[in-house]
Amino acid sequence: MARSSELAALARLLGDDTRARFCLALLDGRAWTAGELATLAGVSASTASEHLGKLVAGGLLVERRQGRHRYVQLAGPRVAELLEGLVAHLEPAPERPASLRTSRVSAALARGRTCYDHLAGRLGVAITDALAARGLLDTTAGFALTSDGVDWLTGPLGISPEDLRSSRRPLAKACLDWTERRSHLAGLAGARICDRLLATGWIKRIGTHRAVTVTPAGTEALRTLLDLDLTQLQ
Amino acid sequence: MARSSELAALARLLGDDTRARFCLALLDGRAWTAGELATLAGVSASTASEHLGKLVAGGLLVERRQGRHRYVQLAGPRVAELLEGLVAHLEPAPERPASLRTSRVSAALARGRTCYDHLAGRLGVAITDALAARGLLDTTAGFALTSDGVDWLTGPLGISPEDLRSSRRPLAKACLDWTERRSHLAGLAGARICDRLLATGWIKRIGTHRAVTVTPAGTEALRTLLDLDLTQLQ
DNA sequence: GGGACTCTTCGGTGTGGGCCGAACCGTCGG
DNA sequence: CCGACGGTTCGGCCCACACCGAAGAGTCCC
Repeated sequence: MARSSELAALARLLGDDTRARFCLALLDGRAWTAGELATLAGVSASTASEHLGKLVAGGLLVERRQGRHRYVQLAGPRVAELLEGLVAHLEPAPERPASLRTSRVSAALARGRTCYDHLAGRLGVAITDALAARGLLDTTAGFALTSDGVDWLTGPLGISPEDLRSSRRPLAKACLDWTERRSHLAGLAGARICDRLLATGWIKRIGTHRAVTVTPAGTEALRTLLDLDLTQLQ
Repeated sequence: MARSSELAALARLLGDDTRARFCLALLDGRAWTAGELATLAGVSASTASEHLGKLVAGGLLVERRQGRHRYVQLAGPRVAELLEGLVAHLEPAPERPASLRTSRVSAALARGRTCYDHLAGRLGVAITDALAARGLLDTTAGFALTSDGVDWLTGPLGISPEDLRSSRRPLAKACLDWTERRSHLAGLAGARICDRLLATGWIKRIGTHRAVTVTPAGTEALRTLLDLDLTQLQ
């Protein structure tokens, strides 16, 4: 009984159009200022401030005051997973082909994007498939990195082994993609791969949002490292 | 933008105390009548009827009219996972010991319960641990049944192999437990194990809710099959 | 110090929606 | 055919809350 009211309170945080817009924007994993979010959602600064207060109090967001700015960010990977889990319920028509399902404005997002801290979209799925095809990732029942997979991350990809150790966070996790309706690699390994690809300049962000694109150097590198042909992705 | 309003609409379905109560009750996976839910939540029949209309229209519940009764049920395992995912966010205090965290009224639930269609609570975690200890389940990175695990399910446990084939549903999945704060086995395999243990009479439901208890025969069988000592569970 | 800027606080307004009771409709059983 | 019962529909009430503008607090820069 007590639990149901807590559940309702949590859901109510996301049950408002403006707050939902904030949270979806914040799914890019970066920090936004209160003013940016107000403009994005089309509400006044005072309204945005009240909403952010509720989201922070509810534990979905964390804030950092810096000068006259209030930066907010998702409180952690679990919040991001929660949001993507909810978003995954919003595409109840798996019948139509992907080319029709994705509108032109979101075409770049469908090609490749960050999902909180890992890669999603066709790029995320393609990398996941390539890892599975080379025996680096076991997707038969749940997602699990093979020992070859761990070696590949720390060897050719150049992730340091200590970056793959975490107290609590699972190494590999499946995250359901709402444009592809397929699982892609999340968890600590997914986040580190995304970090690494951004750091090497193999992928880069488009504009200020979640969309990412693969650079020519990245296309070549992924072909060498993963036998991955990304030419049809664009 | 369009997506955010859909997200808000979905969250709003769960953002009401009464509807949240309904959904948590329905997490036992069984069908309830409208009147039962109204009594449970302490609202009038007319109010309950309106809430159920919204939950069904929103795709969270499915209904079956039978005589003068309206039976409702969660629309599927994905809805159940969504709910448990939200509930998992409600225990943000992992510091206190479990014995203090669980109130007396929910002690039976903490011992063992069904989580939609699989087992949770200390029982669910104990079985998951036992499977892992015997090499039947790989929990190192994500959850994955080993081939020994599949053999054990279809052999000693007596699940027919075709019951373990599904078009879409993953065989093994990790489900986070809100009393134990540990993962336990969900997915198709988790559901079949629960079915089987109920069918053999090794576990049985307590009253009309989600709590289950292990019978003496079940205690003995699980000791034999899994080296699992359940005497301290009660 | 003064002006520009970001954000917060506080009244006040309007509306969405949760709730109930009363009336009504179907179903079941005698 | 009638009463009991489960569920639905409708009208009305009322509260929660999203929203804004105005005023104010804090920060930055000239």
